[in-house]
Amino acid sequence: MFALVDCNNFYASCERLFQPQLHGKPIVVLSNNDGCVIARSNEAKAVGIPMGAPAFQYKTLFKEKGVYVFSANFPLYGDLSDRVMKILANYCPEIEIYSIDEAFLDLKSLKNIELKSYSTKMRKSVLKATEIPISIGIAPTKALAKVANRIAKKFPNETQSVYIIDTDEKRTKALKWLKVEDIWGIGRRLSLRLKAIGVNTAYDFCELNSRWVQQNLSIVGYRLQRDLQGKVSLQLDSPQLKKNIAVTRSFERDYKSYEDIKERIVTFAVTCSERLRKQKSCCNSLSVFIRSNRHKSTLQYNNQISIDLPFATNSSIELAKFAILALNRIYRKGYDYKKAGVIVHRFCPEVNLQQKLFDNRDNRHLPLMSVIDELNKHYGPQKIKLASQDPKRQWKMNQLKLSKAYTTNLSEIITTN
DNA sequence: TCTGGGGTCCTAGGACCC
DNA sequence: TCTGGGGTCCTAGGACCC
Repeated sequence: MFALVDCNNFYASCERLFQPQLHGKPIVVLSNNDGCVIARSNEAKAVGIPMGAPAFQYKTLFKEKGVYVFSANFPLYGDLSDRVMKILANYCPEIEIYSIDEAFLDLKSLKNIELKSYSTKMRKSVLKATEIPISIGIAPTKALAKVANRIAKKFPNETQSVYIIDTDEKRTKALKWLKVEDIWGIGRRLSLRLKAIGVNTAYDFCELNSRWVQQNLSIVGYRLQRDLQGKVSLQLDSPQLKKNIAVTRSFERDYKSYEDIKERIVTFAVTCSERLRKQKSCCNSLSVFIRSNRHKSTLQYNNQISIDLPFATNSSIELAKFAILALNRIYRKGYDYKKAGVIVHRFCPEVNLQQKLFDNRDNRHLPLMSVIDELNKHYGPQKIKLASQDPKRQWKMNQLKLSKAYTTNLSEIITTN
């Protein structure tokens, strides 16, 4: 059996943790620059705030309904996620951390346990240690565990937030209940195509001819169908090194000048190289994109360029240099730029880099970079910068409602009187 | 005024090899 | 009239996830 554990309204629950007076109150968490709603408590869902709602359009509703608004505080969420995952791993060592708030457990190594009481115990442990409420779905396959989890979440009173699909009757009932667009792995496009041929529920999807599914939805759809039929086709994934790293941001205002954009691009490239070094990879190519403000009626310009690097590297200095070269080839004067990003691809391990016959610049900065990484780890992110990340230039994300980094910054730790 | 930021996998088709 | 038979690698684009 597999379990899917999912934290309820995770970011909202994290914010509530240090402000217990907000229990039962509507809470929303906003994206970077306080742009859109990216998480809602149940109470916020109930007053009709949709996912992705632009904050400025909902200001009056927030006020009317007494909604508590928070800027995204990712250090806090990341730390609480780690704590939740550690507790889960204590209960079941075979764990796949699927996202910041979800994990699959492969229960096959647990012998002689009663699933319902074991899960309930696990749920109570997490709640006691972190105050994060979780829902647990258990079934013979991953896709069915997803379905079971959805039921646990939808009917917390009837299920006590733990639901197990362990008979064929339960499976059939669940699949007939689940709408096709709510199947894990069936998105907007596919659900439209499926509905057009009369497939409205997960049950209908399972009944489709499997050859048709493979021909039309590829091997991905075929595996999914089998998994939903109760035949294990999706296994627990082990953690892998990243294959791409992207650092992209919307700006807090429109940027016009080349210098401003260049500074941001350099900073994005530096962050990419830090993440590369963290997983001990070098990259062989890099892309840069810039976009004008698509919400304005002004003249639009979007462009992107990929360049191959002459040697694999994870040096901040080299990657910043190449990112600027790439930017220079696509930057055009006269537009209002709103968003940009740097993406690195084609990784290889940091050790045993391919030597070049004539050009031995490969990773000569590595010792320097490890010193910088150490210093930044100790004194705070980006304390040591490149000169091209102009230290006088002050850009700041709009984060008017940021809560404290209660669990990761000693100077922001909670105090009592 | 103000509209997020990351990822993965698969396939078709082109370019190339012997 | 007749025109070989295999392969691999890479990339763009499409689909999905949180």
